[in-house]
Amino acid sequence: MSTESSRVRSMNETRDRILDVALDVLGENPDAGMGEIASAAGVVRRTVYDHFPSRLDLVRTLTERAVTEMTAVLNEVNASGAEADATWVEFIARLWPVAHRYRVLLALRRGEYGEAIHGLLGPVDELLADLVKRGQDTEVFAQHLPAGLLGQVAYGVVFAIADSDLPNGTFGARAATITSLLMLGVPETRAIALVGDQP
Amino acid sequence: MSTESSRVRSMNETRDRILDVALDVLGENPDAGMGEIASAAGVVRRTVYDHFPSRLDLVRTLTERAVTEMTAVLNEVNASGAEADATWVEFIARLWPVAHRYRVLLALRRGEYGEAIHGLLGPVDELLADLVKRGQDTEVFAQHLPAGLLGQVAYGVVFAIADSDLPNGTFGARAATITSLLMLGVPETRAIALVGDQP
DNA sequence: ATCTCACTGTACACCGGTGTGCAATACTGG
DNA sequence: CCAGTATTGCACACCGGTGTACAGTGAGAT
Repeated sequence: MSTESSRVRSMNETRDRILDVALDVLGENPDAGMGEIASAAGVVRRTVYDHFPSRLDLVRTLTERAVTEMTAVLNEVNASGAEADATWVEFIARLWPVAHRYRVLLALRRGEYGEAIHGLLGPVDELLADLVKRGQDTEVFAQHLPAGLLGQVAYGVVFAIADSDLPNGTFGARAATITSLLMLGVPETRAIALVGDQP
Repeated sequence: MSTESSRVRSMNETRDRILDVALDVLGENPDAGMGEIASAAGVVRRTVYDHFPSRLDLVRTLTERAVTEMTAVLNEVNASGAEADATWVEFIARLWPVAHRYRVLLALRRGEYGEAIHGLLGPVDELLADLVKRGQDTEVFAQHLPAGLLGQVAYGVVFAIADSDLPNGTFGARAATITSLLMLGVPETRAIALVGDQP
């Protein structure tokens, strides 16, 4: 199956490079134009349009990537059968690099492509709500908010912290994990114990 | 000093109406243009420019309004001398309507006017950080994050919940208060007790 | 050696929003 | 009634970003 001629390979390489670079550039400035993305990818603007007929196609592809990676993580951690709070910790730990890479989606969710992105993010929201629901049913998560909204806000916070440029390293991940646990209703001692295990 | 002729009064009225309407329209769609704002205010686009020479002026004025109202609230609740967590509850209760009105600033903070808004919001951030710091020093708030960042994230959550259109009524305010208390490290029982007093 | 095709370079049309100019109009105070 | 002025209803220029057209170039495929 690996019968890819060097031509199509290099074509896929530029395509991937454009995607990667687009994530960086848009991460810096969500309003960056196709021109900026193109030059950052070492390519001319016209070429970007050869791979992605419209700006929306680019964003959509990026979002699909994110959804794929996130659902993968969510499914894996959900399969472990651990308690909901421990699962959450594992989830954030593994989600963190992804969330940081795709932090731009948080900003892009508003305005223009918001609807498209929101639609694609549906599956993630569902899996997330399921996890929170499970936590609420087993009394490890608070019930002051409906599961769906609580999940949204909690991982919204994770993204927000991933976005806010604080002294990075594992610090941000730790902060995001503890904060989200707290707002999920996990007692502080328990939260610290949970993240203490795997810093 | 109340020597304002009916002419300048009606002029101020349109000016204020434009501001009020702009808050609504931008609240619905942060990318709304001057045209939309104008027609929503029952006025022609050109007139808006007579009152606000540029779009930035409009946004700036809006932000200044918000800052004024917010610092007023913050100063008042801070003067009560109550515990930091009780103060926070009072703060959110009184901030809630304001936060909901000015929710658009959350979105506007990114992109284009972000810098200007951020600058104007400085005083609010300081007062907020002071309050959180006080809570941390008196051991009622958690210390897993520096006061400044913790305050940002906490009231970011309040704005986020104010933004998310959930079955409104006092429900949203209650949810926002409890959630922010939780993430500030206040135990769930205490949090519920605090908001139980003044629902 | 020639062909193919990804990529280049430059030009263009289009769009929506911003901000300005100016004559015409309506409304208010003297 | 007249003067002043807030508002109107166009006009326009400008800008930046999007998406397209098309001829040209260079490197890998045959």
